[in-house]
Amino acid sequence: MQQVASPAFKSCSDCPIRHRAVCAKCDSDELELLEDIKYYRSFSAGQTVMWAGDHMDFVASVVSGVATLTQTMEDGRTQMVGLLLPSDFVGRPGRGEAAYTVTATSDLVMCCFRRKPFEQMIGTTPHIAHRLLEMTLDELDAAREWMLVLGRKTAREKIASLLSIIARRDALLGLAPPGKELQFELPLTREAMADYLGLTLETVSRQMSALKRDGVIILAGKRVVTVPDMDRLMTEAGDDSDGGYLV
Amino acid sequence: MQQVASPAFKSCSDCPIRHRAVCAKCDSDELELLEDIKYYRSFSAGQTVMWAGDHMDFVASVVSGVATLTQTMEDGRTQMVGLLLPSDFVGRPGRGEAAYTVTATSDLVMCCFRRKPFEQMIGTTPHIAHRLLEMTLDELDAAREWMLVLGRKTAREKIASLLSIIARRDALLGLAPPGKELQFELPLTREAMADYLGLTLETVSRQMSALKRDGVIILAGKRVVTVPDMDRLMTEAGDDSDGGYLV
DNA sequence: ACCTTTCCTTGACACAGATCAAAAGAGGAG
DNA sequence: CTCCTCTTTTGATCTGTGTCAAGGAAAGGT
Repeated sequence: MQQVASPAFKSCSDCPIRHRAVCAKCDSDELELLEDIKYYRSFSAGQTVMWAGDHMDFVASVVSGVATLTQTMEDGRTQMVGLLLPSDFVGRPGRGEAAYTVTATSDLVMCCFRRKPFEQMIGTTPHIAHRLLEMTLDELDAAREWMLVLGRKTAREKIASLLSIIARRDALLGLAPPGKELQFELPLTREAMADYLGLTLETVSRQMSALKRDGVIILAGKRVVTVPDMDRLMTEAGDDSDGGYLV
Repeated sequence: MQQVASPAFKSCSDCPIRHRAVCAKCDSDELELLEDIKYYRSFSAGQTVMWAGDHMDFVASVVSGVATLTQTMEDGRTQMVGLLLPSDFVGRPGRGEAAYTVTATSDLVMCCFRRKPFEQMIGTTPHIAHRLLEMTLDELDAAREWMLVLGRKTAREKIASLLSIIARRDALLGLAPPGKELQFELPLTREAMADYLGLTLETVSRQMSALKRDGVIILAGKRVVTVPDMDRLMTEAGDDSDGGYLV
């Protein structure tokens, strides 16, 4: 559990156990070990990184860009089950087959680690296993929070929930804004938002318009969102507390 | 990763890293270590084990009975986010506060481990961390599978999905039945089913009746379900493959 | 046996969100 | 600039599930 004085963001961004923007647990020995087994892959917006069921001989970490994890039924109904933002981890040690389809929704860079040696490292480097456990537990919490959204919230609340998640996540990654006002770019199309929320894209569009009309958000173009009052947005989302950072 | 020749079910049922009925990884040394920090608690059906936000100084494993993990909004809307069957694990190392409300839906016995010493054990006993990681990843998969159910399936498909999960889980824990016919007792009230499925209890009741009328299931009383044809049930659930064991 | 409580079923009706349809913007390629 | 495509918005209508309401069935206490 040793802590590096001031971990350089650059090196930390390569580390598979990095999470939530800054990892305080990297040390150079591990980074060297990882050096041997890692490589980068780039994808352009819209490209599919892998299909559910594909053979997968690596695990990876998002360096930049946004990707989605989706599940699809035979008849085409699609549900997004995870949103991968920079620092998020994909893949499961011990599993050689992708369980979900991974798609880049913006230009994407991933840092990949060959699976077998990575699995060995987990065995030999206890705190990597520990860190992975922590990350997985966070994702589990996020998934469960999302179950409440999917199962019990109205369309308007769903949209507000998604916006507040992205806003908070962006605020964490970038700099916290000076006032209460927050601005960010939506990394998702209306269709992708619908797939995340269990809605149709028409309903997403209507509710976005409604939130805009009611002054909860301000739209510049279709993708740039300004939130004048974060508390208001969270109220719209039906969130009581400020708990539950997400995905 | 040493393997005990033939682990006795009795001792294994006390092990926190037991999962899916049989854990092949226990060895007696660890069980002795655990001996010091464990104790049992019993709850009767309907009792609340802990409320979201409660202080929690233990983690635990379900020995017998069924419990649910639920999240509630201020206005009372409730969503179940996890179903705890025997061998499932509750609690998160490193977190002193319960994130969800845990309720016993049948008489319940839990094997509890004091949190602090348990956390130390994770640090000193690598394969417990590894086992916990595996279990957490399984739960994450289950949660994501459930997101598809909540977000995209119809009421009828939701009911069929829940029934097939319970049926499969029961078949794994008990003996696999000789033929294709499967029988089990529903461990949930209609209301609990509704909370799991993001429906109302009336809709659950109507769809149960519809499935019964259509011969997909046979009801003996209100809680005992017989599935004459498991494949048929899975088709009703909209599941293509037989993949995705659950919760 | 009777009462009370809890759980479940069924019906009538309302409404949120889906579906179908059309058109307006916003880039890119030539 | 113009055409083409992709994304988004908006409108009209339909439908699955929620809501409200009443009654039945099973279990437990006295």
